[in-house]
Amino acid sequence: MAHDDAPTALQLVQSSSLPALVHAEIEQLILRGELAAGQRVNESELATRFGTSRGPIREALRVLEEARLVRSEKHRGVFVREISVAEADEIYDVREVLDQLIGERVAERATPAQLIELKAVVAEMDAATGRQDVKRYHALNLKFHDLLVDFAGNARLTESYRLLTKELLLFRLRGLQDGGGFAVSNTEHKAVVKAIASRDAARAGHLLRAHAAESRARMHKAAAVPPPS
Amino acid sequence: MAHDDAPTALQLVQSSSLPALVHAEIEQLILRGELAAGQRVNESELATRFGTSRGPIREALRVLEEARLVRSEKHRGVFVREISVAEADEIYDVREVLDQLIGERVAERATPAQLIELKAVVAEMDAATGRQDVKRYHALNLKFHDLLVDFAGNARLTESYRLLTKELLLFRLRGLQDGGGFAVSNTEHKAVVKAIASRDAARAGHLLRAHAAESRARMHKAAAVPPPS
DNA sequence: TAACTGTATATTGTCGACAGTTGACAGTTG
DNA sequence: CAACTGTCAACTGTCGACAATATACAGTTA
Repeated sequence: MAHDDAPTALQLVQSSSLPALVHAEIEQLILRGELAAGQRVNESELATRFGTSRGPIREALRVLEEARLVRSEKHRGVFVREISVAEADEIYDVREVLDQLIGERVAERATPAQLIELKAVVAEMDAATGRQDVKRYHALNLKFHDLLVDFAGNARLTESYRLLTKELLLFRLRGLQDGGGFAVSNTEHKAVVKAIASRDAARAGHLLRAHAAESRARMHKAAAVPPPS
Repeated sequence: MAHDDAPTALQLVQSSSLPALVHAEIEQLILRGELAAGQRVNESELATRFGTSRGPIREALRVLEEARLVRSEKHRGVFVREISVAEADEIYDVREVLDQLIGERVAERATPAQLIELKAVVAEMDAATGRQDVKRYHALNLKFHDLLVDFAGNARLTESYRLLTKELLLFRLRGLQDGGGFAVSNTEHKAVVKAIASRDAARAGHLLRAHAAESRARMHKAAAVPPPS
């Protein structure tokens, strides 16, 4: 991977606070669907599960709340957020413009090595498509977009983008992903990579934005709810 | 104001948790500069100040950390974040595309009443300019952009935008705001409002994005650091 | 005198306990 | 029998206390 270059044990001990570790752990539970959307999260249970007291758990939950992965009701507990089609639409509105920006920037700044990496992921996705390996395809798809935003070279953009995509994962977990084709998605990826390779920033931005729009359309198709005017 | 319509006492009691209130309070302290950028925040001190224990304070600080208003070092404390010109630049990259989206959406959706409200704020800014009332001008400027994003009618966009602008306030607090003209800024506002009134979404988006770019340029001028390539 | 080492203090990290609230269930009453 | 009320268990909200760590400072040594 391009980012998270192996942290030394020293850095790990210095940085890793209980709340931070717990936060990462719970986030994984949510994003992998082990904590179902809408489900209530029990503080004490998590505390015993991770072998800590409730303090660090609560701090982690507040962070997840700010990241919009959970919502909190006073005296009732925190719940894994559910996200409606309307909310997903709002997120896509923002994501589309960010994707356009990402496409432009990557086309301007990507190194040859990074281009090779992108092509490799796309090739792997083709392979996964051939094997009808949906799970693998999804993982690669996440990686592809993760690499792209990383290669855009703007840490703040990366942060904002990941926040949105994580929130969108809450929607995917409702089970209704892929309104049909996911082979067609990869042809879009290829077009994006091609535009990047030719350093056509405007085109890369346009294509990546269109790709996000298509992704949104697929969501609507799966949800059987037409997009708003 | 268009949003935060007077909450009833009931809603207030139900929603207000100690951590949430403390979070809002500390955020104000930071945004108003009473907690200077770079300064260390003392948990116990805040706890006695607000009459609580350290638990709720810590939860609030974790939220502020996720919102990037403070950073935390293990066993050393949390510090009000300082933000470099380079970081501000990254934020502006994102803010510009969001502003464009905001301009487009508002031009499409703004009601006549909302338009009147926008014009009123711009007029007030003119008055403040005449009185050389910089403080008032800044307050109105914040309100203007706050109204715009609100009128765009996308809650998630509002959330993302406010996060970015709050973070940018950390920069303003370094004292180097306004690289010269702030009267010129209001002429830009007027052009935006005019485009919105004529329902020219493309133009409104373009102008608002350009306005953000000008704001960034003013920042560079104040910081005496030229923008990156 | 300069560098180093050990100690003291302040502050953070974490825990266990208690108070307050919610939701469910049993009991009661018309 | 239905609706209401009181009780109880589970859980969250908050607190105070203790352990672990970092920093400042004094004392020591070359």
